[in-house]
Amino acid sequence: MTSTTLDALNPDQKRAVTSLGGAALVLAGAGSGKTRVIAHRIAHLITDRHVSPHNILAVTFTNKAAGEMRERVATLLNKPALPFLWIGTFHAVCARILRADVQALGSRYTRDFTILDAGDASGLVRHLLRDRGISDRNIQPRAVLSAISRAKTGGMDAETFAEKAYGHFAQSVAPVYRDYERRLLDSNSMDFDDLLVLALRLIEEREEVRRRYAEQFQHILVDEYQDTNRIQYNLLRHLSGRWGNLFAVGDEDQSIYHWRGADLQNILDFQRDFPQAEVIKLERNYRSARPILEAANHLVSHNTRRLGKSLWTEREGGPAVKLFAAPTDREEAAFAADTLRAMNARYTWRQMAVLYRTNAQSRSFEEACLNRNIPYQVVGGLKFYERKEVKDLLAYLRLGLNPLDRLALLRILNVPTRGIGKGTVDQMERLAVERGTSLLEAVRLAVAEELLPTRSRLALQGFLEILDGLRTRVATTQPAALTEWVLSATGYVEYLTGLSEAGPDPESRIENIRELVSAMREFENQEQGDLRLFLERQALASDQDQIKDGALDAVKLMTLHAAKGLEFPVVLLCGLEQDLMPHVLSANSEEGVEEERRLCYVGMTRAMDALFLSWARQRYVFGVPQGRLPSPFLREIPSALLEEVGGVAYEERSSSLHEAALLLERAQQARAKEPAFRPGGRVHHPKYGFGIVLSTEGQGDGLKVTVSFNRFGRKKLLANLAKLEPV
DNA sequence: CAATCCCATTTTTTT
DNA sequence: AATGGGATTG
Repeated sequence: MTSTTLDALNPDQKRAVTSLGGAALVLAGAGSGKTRVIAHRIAHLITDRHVSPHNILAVTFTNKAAGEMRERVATLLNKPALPFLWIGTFHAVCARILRADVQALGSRYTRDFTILDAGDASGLVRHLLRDRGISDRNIQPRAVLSAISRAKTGGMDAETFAEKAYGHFAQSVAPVYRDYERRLLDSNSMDFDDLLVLALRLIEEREEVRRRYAEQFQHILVDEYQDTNRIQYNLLRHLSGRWGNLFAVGDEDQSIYHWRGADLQNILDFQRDFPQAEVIKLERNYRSARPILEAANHLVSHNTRRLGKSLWTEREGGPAVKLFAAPTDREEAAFAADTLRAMNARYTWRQMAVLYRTNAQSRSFEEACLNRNIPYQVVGGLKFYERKEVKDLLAYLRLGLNPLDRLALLRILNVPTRGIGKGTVDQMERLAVERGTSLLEAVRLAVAEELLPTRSRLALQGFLEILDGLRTRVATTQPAALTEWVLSATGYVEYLTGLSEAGPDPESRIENIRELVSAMREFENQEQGDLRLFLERQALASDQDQIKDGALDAVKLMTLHAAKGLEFPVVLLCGLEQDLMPHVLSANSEEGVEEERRLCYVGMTRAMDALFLSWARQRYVFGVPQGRLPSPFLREIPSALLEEVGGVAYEERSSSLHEAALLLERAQQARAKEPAFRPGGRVHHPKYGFGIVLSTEGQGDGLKVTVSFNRFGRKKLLANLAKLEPV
C-alpha cells in the first residue's frame, strides 16, 4: 500500500490502520468510515508489514460484507483476488473450521454435516413437543427454541439444564432440549448455535487444533464487536491467544442484537479484558447531513449504557428532518410512496430505502409502491430459500450428501407424492427405533425384507432408486446439473403443474426453481465451489445477502435490523409509534427501551442526505384497527430539528379519504361502546358453554373478547367469528 | 392414501 | 390477512 493511500485517511483513521498490534478497540461511530479502516488495515498488514493473507482472519457481520471487504482489499492491493485471506461471519468461519476438523471432536459428526436453518429447527421442536405430549399453550415451539438457544450459547448443555431446571416451563423444556440435541447428532446436523459451540469446544478441548489455528491467525480483525456473544468472545480469546493481535471495531450505540445473545458488556469491558489495549475513537461522520446527525445524536444521548462519543461533521446545511403524522397506516404508505416518487426527480430508486420495525409492516408499502409503479425490493421477510419448492429440492441434495439427514428425508419421502402415507412413515420410524438404525436405513430394511404391502414397498423402492442415483452423482456432478437431474428423476416440475391451485400458481414456483438453478450456476462460475459449500452458503445466508447491487434499480424495503451497516441517500423511517418503536415487547425494561432507542438511532444514521420520519394514528394490527400514539422517541429529538409536514398536495389528494377514515373511526368507536360484551357480562359459546367476559379489545369486526369459561378456562375470541352470544 | 376444508394462531428483531 | 396444521371426506 502506498503512502498516498494512507493520505486519504483522517488522523484517527490512520492511527487505527497503522496501530502496531496487540489488542486495539476502535470505537467507530455511525458513518465514520470503519469499513474503510478495516480494509485499509488488512491492506497495510499485507503490504507494509508483510503479513501473509493466510495469516489474517477478518470477521464480518454478514456474508455480503465479507465479500465486499475481500474485494475492497484486493482493489487496494491491485490484486485480482485474495483467495487465502480468511474473511467471513463467525458462523461461516466456524463452519469452515468444523468441516476441516470436526473428526477431532471424537463425536459421530462427519464433515458432511447438515446446517439446519431456523425453519428446520422450529419444525423439529414442534415435533419433539408433540412426541412428548406437551401441548400446553404456554409452551410454544418458538419459546422453547429460544430457551434452548440461550442455554447453548450460555454454555449450558442439556444435562446441566435438566439439573438446574426449576419451574414449569424449564422443566418442560429440559427433556425436549435433550431430545433435540440427540436428534441433531443422530442426523449429523447442526443448528446455528452448534456451529459456534462445537467450534469452541473443538478449540478448547483439542490442543493441537487450537495451536494450529492460533498459530495461523497472526492478526484477527472483528467488525461489529458490540454484537458479539459470549461464545464468540471466547473463540476470539483462544484464536488470538498466540499472537494477541485482536483488532476490534464496534459502536456501543449500534448494539441491536441483545435478544439473540449479543452481550453489550463485551465491548464495554474490552479495556478491562485487554488492559494494554489501545483505544481509538472515530467521531467524525462522513455520511449524514448535519440535521440528521444532530437529531440522531440527541436521541441516542438519552441512553445510559454508553462509552460515550460525540459525532461531528463538516457538512453544512441540508434539509431538516421531516416528520409526518398519517391518519392511518395506509395513508402512511401512500405518503411514503408519494415521497419516493417526488425524490426520484433527484435520486435513483436504488438510492432510497423504507425502514420499519417489523416485517409485517412491509405489506402496505408494497401495495402503495405497486399502485404507483415504483420498483421495490423487499429485503428479508419470507426468504427465497424458505419457499417450499426450493426447500424440497435442497432437501434432496442435502440427503444426497448426508444420508442421516432425517428432516430432509421426512420432507421429501413423499414429495412428489408417490403413495407413501403417514401410516408407512410411522412404521418406518418405529422400525428405525427397533433396529437402532437411521430412518433411511429402516426404509432400506423394510424394502429388502419385504415388510410392507406391495404397493408401499414399490413406492419406497422407487424412492430409493432415485436416491441411489443421486448418491452416485453427488461427488462428481456440479450443483446445477445435479438439481436438474433430480428434477427429471422425480418428475418434480410435472408434480407442480398437476398440483391443485391451493398455493401460489405453478408458474411462479417453476420460476423459483429456475432461479435456484441459475443461482447455482453463478456460484459454480464465481466460486468454483462444490455442493457442500453451496448448501453451507445457502444455510448461512443473511437477509442482506439477497441484495444484488446494481442488478435492479429498486427502492429497498426492510426492517431496521436488516439495514444495519448500510447507507442510503434517502431514508424513510416509518411506524414511529408507541408500542411499535419501542416495540411493546421490549417496553417493560429500561434495557429493552435502550436497545430500541439504539435501533431507531441505527435507522436514522443510515440516511445521507434526507430523512423522513412517519407514524400513523391508526394502524391495523392482526387485521384489527387500533388507535396509535407517537413514539416517545420523537419527543427526545428537539422539535427545532424536526419539520412537520402535512404536505399540501398530499392534503388535497387525500382529504376525502382522510374524512372517510375519520368517519369510519367514529363509527367503530360508537360500535365499541355497544354493551354487547362488557367485562363482567355473561356469554354463551356453542363449544365452550357459559362464561364471564374478562376484557375486550379492538373494535367493530375486529372486536376481541377474553372470556373465562366455566369449563374450558380463559379464551380469547374474535366476537364476530366465534359464535359468541351475550346472555 | 390424498385432497379439501376449516379452524387457530400468528407478529419483534435473525446468524 | 395469511398461513399451516388437523380433521374430515372422497
